[in-house]
Amino acid sequence: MQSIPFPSAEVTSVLDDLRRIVRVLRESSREAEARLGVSGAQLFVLRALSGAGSSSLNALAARTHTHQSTVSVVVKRLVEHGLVESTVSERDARRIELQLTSKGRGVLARAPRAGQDRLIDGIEGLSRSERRTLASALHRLVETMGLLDHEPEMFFEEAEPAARAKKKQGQRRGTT
Amino acid sequence: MQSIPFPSAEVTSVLDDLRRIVRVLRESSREAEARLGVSGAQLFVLRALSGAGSSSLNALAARTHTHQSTVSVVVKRLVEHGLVESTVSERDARRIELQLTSKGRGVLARAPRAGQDRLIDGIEGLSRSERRTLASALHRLVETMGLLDHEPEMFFEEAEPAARAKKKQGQRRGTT
DNA sequence: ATCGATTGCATGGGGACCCATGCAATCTAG
DNA sequence: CTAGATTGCATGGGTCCCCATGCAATCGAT
Repeated sequence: MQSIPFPSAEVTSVLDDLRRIVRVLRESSREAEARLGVSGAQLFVLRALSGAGSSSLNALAARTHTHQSTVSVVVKRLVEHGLVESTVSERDARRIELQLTSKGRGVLARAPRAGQDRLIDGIEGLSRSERRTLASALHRLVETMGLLDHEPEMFFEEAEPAARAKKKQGQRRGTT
Repeated sequence: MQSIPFPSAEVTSVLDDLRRIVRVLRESSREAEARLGVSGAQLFVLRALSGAGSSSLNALAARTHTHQSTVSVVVKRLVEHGLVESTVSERDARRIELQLTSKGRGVLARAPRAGQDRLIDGIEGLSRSERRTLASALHRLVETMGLLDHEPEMFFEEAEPAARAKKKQGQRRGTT
């Protein structure tokens, strides 16, 4: 009948579920935007920033697992809206130091989690064992897909300039 | 320390893993595009079309779980590239009938699965039990999130015009 | 037959993402 | 000290996705 080697039912199921989830994330992003004036991505960045005192753009990109250029744009908006303050670093003029403004902190407070809300609630709505199962199963998948080398990040607060300059040249992002 | 009610470790883990997966999907989309000239989304639509003889735009949108306007654009590109043929329906002039061209069929054949490749491979790379675990855990999540009412779709081939017009008015997409 | 709903698509607007580049500031050799 | 390699960001280009609209065709009811 169909010319395509059909993936197993589970595969399709997983794919579909992922699709739905992504979709919801998008939806709640809009919702957040309507409610607070900031999109999900912006909130996400804001959040990442809140735990870091001040960080550079690249650091932020790493923490959020998104591309530098993307974060750049998001941050630009946040700055325009006065939620984040960006100052050129003293010790390195090409680097910027990002920091939440009180206004930004306020927004974050008013929207503790917004964005991934439903997802988070959903996850937390599972029984503890289900949750663990999901987490590990998903992680196994990510592992199988070889995505772990993309590192967990968010460990080195990286406050210091270059200094340590660990010259791992394999650090490139795209596999290209 | 942190002003934010921190989600449990598992939650963050799941969120992070999802992020990575989505990212890979995006990546392979680009890859597909570079290799075949068609993006992941386009391939996805092509695929959906391949199992349906011919379908209208809305039907396609439903099958792919994406918005009509999105599909409209994607299809436009496919048509421009000669992979899909669009003809105005005889019985209803505002509806269009989409159909794969032989060229489109060819592309599909040369890229049986491309796009979700890595993800699919990843899922299939899991042991049978792991896979089942993942599928059900994820599904439980989706269920908990109340996303199931968004229906599985892709069951009614819906070849006939309006005719059956099942008037389920709860069918709206956005929750707005 | 006619006027007001309803469809079915197309478009414009906006956000998120990524890649490739451009550019300035730094670092590193010589 | 100076030229070349390397950062750190910003921009432009392109795709995807959604929403709100606009417009034409169809349906419905009077």
